[in-house]
Amino acid sequence: MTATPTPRVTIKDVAARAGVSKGAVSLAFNHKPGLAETTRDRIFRAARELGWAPSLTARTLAGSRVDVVGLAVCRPARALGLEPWYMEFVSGVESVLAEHSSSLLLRLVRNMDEEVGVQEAWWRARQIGGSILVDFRGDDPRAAMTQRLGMPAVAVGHPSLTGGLTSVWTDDATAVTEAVRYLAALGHRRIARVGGAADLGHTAIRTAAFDEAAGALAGAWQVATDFSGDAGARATRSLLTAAPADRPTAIVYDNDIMAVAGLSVAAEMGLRVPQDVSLLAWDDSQLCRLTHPTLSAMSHDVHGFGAEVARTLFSVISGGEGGSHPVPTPVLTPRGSTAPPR
Amino acid sequence: MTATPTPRVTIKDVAARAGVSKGAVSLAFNHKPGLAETTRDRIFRAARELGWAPSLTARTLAGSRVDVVGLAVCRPARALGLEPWYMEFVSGVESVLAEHSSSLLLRLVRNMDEEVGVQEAWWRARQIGGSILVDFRGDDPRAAMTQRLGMPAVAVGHPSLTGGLTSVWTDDATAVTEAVRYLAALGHRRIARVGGAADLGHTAIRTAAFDEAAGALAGAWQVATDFSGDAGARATRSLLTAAPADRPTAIVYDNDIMAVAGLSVAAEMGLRVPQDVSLLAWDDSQLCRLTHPTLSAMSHDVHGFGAEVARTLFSVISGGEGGSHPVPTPVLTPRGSTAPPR
DNA sequence: AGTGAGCACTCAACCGGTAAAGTCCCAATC
DNA sequence: GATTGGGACTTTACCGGTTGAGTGCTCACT
Repeated sequence: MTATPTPRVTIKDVAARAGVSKGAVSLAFNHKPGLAETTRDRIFRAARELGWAPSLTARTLAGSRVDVVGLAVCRPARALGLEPWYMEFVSGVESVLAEHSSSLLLRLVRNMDEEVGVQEAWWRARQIGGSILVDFRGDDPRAAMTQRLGMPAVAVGHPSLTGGLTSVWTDDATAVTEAVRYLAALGHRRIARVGGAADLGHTAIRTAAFDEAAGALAGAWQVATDFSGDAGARATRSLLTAAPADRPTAIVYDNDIMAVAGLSVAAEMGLRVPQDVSLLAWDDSQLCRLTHPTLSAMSHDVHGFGAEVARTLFSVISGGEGGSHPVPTPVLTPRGSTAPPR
Repeated sequence: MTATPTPRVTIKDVAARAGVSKGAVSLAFNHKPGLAETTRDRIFRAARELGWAPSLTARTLAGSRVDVVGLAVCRPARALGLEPWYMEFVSGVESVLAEHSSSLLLRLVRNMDEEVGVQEAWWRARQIGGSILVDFRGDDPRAAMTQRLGMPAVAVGHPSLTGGLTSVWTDDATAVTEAVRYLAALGHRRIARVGGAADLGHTAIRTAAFDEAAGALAGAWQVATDFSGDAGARATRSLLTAAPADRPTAIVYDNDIMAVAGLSVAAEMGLRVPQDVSLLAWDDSQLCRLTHPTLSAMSHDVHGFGAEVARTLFSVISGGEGGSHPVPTPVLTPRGSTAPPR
């Protein structure tokens, strides 16, 4: 199994075999007019026999059109692996990319500087035709970068965060409000929220919405985490160690994995869910149906969200409108982890 | 935000600005000898001022060296999102790719035919310099494909599955044996295994190893699933509905998520873990520490595994040895979900 | 002074395609 | 019979780099 000396087939070989010029082959493979049906067939047959497909590299160089889309993800790897959101999002993105026979260039980065560096390098090196930007934070440098480079991009996040970029977003504020209202309607008066990373824009939005919605209650707590299960467990533990009269009777989590962790902390502390404390997860991946009790959750279609992002990116790449694309607000899906307080 | 008319900077602009030929710029950027220090500096300064980086596309076309690595994953998206293994694996792969300033081209496919198609298209279109092949099954077409195309590739899986391809693998058979021995040593005599997808090669290896190791016990069960939590839950439920004397006292799972699902099924059925039934997870992602009780697991370094795969691929791409690369066997990490049977 | 060796570059061909302009041939039109 | 008009290709000029074969020039050596 040494290095392969396979002489790669090129357009020239196909042209020779079909007895035409390479221009003709190019016409055939781009479905352009100006070729007789019989010639076209001959060309395709030759290509098939030689196992040739046009080199995307050469095609890109000539046509200056790149059909690869970039995605740099900036979260600690250990949190990522457990965050069902990402894979579902990616699978949604890919379902649309596949239709355009594009591919996803993925990179896990450690911080914003690295992400900006990666995006810029990708674009400069003409590796990507556009990029998907996720996890916006306050004072995010990526809108400026995108503008400066003239790179097509779609931002995942509320327009107020994404500095004028074309964006696709879910209405987190409304969803948080709905979550709080639901718990309040069940009779809860002391509600806590275990939020995500504080520097993330959508966390800030949810935090503000929670403040607003829970302001009138007898008790409201918010804790910031890094989205990891560990952090969710710690936060839950500290919320539930207070005296029964001083602790929350319901906790809202910013993702599923923290809710799962919270559930086991409750068990560990001898508290019954939902009798002693109600838990509400966020995203509603399959995980929520695998626990005992099952987890009530704010539920949305992450796969569809990814698909919408990809569609929007293609439209931006081809010079389309851009603008702001809200997708449906997460809806409450009650299951076994929420009930009226005792 | 219309289409960007930004005239892209090319090597010619840099050459002009530095007052040299484009050949000189190329020499400088490839750190080749034959340039005065001062000229080199001038070139780099000019490039920096113009914000230029060599086009990977053009470079690839000229040099016929591609620094993108392909990975097509063939699992249902809903199972994938919950499978921490993949993201951790990818993050390990990327840690090595980053050192070589390569990137990962990712694609989720629905079946083997599609994967073969994607890999072949990638290679033919010169989009990738090599590929990582995962989830081998019996009679896998990918070894033949790789050979036929002359594409550098590294297979993740036991050499017996990967048809002569360079492979990186964990010794699942030994690990399964160790798991069974451990449970037997605790006193368990009726042990079940909730396995992964039956058509996957490594599932078959584990199944055979379990048969061998558990053959002498009073009771041994094996169930195949699709790795999803749902399937894990169903399998557990059916194992545990038998009369107490006829049901397993310990269950080994093929991944973490099914073990989590099993845990909640036990709870739902009123069985205590580990007193009534011991559970043993596989992979040992963070998830195992987030449950109550925590899950004992067969533990291994998936990140490091991914890194080793990437290193091996680079070596194959540059004409290196290939061969078979075992990585350390998973080790048993006892936690709260295993104990002697009552 | 003549020669050869090195160094520091430049030049031009090439990688594998695309796309605009050009060529050739035949049928229809005046 | 000359003109026009297409259809069906071919030619040629890029795209943005790399690379090997030149080209001056300076300097050491005989």
